[in-house]
Amino acid sequence: MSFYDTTEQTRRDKILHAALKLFYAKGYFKTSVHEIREQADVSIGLLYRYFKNKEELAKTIYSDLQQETIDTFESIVAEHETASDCAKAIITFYFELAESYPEIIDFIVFARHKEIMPLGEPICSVGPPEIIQEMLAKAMENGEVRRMHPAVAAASLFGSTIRLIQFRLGGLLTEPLPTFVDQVFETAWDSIAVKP
Amino acid sequence: MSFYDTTEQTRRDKILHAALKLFYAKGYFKTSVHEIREQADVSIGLLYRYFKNKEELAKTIYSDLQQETIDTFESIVAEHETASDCAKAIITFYFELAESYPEIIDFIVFARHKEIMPLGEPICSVGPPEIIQEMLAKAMENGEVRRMHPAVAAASLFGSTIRLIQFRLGGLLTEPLPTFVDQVFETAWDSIAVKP
DNA sequence: AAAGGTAAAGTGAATGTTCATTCTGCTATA
DNA sequence: TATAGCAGAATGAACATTCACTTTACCTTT
Repeated sequence: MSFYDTTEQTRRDKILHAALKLFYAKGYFKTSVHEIREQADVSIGLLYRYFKNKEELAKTIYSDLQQETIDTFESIVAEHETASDCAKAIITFYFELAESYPEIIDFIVFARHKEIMPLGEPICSVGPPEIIQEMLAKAMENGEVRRMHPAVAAASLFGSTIRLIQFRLGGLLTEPLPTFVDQVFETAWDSIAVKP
Repeated sequence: MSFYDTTEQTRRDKILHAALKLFYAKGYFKTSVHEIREQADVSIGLLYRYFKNKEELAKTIYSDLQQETIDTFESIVAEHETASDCAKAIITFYFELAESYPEIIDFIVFARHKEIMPLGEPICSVGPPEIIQEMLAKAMENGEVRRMHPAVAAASLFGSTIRLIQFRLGGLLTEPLPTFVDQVFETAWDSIAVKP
């Protein structure tokens, strides 16, 4: 199943989509399992057949989304020669996703996972930030990016993107995000690129 | 009362400090009023004399912190001539606060206020982001900063700072933040400054 | 300065509600 | 008619909140 695609197939998928929507609208803790049940048009019994409990439902959403994001990033990295092309593709991806599926971005980037899944062994040890930092480390090797702490480079390159999404989701920005792709990209890239 | 100062005076302050600590450690929803009561060494009855309910307790913390942040920003803006000086002072302030009082930064910047206080008329209509955007708009007028959407400028200038704090609080960065003040400032400032 | 009075500060057992979760039994299909 | 899949009333634990009561602090009067 893919979260980027709302054509629901199985009842299990319906539950996952309904849960994610409600988590976005009201927050994980304010969403009751019965609301999820209702929105997914499914009985509680069935819901509990598919998912051990509410937390496992959230975990499933999280790990599915995490995996989809990792796949996306990896294919972006694979399909672009330069770090600068990667960066632009990632910003574009983020902005488009934020407009089409704010609930996904919100859950991946802004949700408080440790609060929701307290005993969580990290579902997957290498997350999107690590992929990005690795890509940037390579770009430093080959002289495309200035040498600096990889975390600082990652924050400089995508911090503004993420902050702008936060503004947008919070209603502090009314224009659609894709309007700003070029501007944000150039500004951010400039800040870490090796000067000519 | 000031949150930047832990010498607790009144019992009311003790409650607020205890609550903020617990909210940071476990999250708002996972913190029970009885835990706050215990940590503050106060009876439940007294807690409910001071605060109508758990939500109002959170609201009080939020608006107090919001006000302290606004005051800080306004005095920074007042005390510095150029936008660049302001920016550096704000980054320094953020980084130092994040090291000394992570719970404060976390609650101001990363907490999901709408989840916690759903029916919230905005406690105060002009928040820190607006102050920053206003400062940047002026800096665009006088030619210190390139002309662009104020939200984009704000995101470009402080997005990396905030993202780096997020890394640090999340354990993805082990070095203390103040180490990076200069580097982050120069990188961020460069990205929005008018080129010479 | 002692007694009396009263408002504020404080207590914690008891209450009631909200939910996650369970589990018995129903229904449709083979 | 057997059984896998499903429904939803019932359960019970966790928790926020209340309330009837006690103690303290501080006046006021004699």
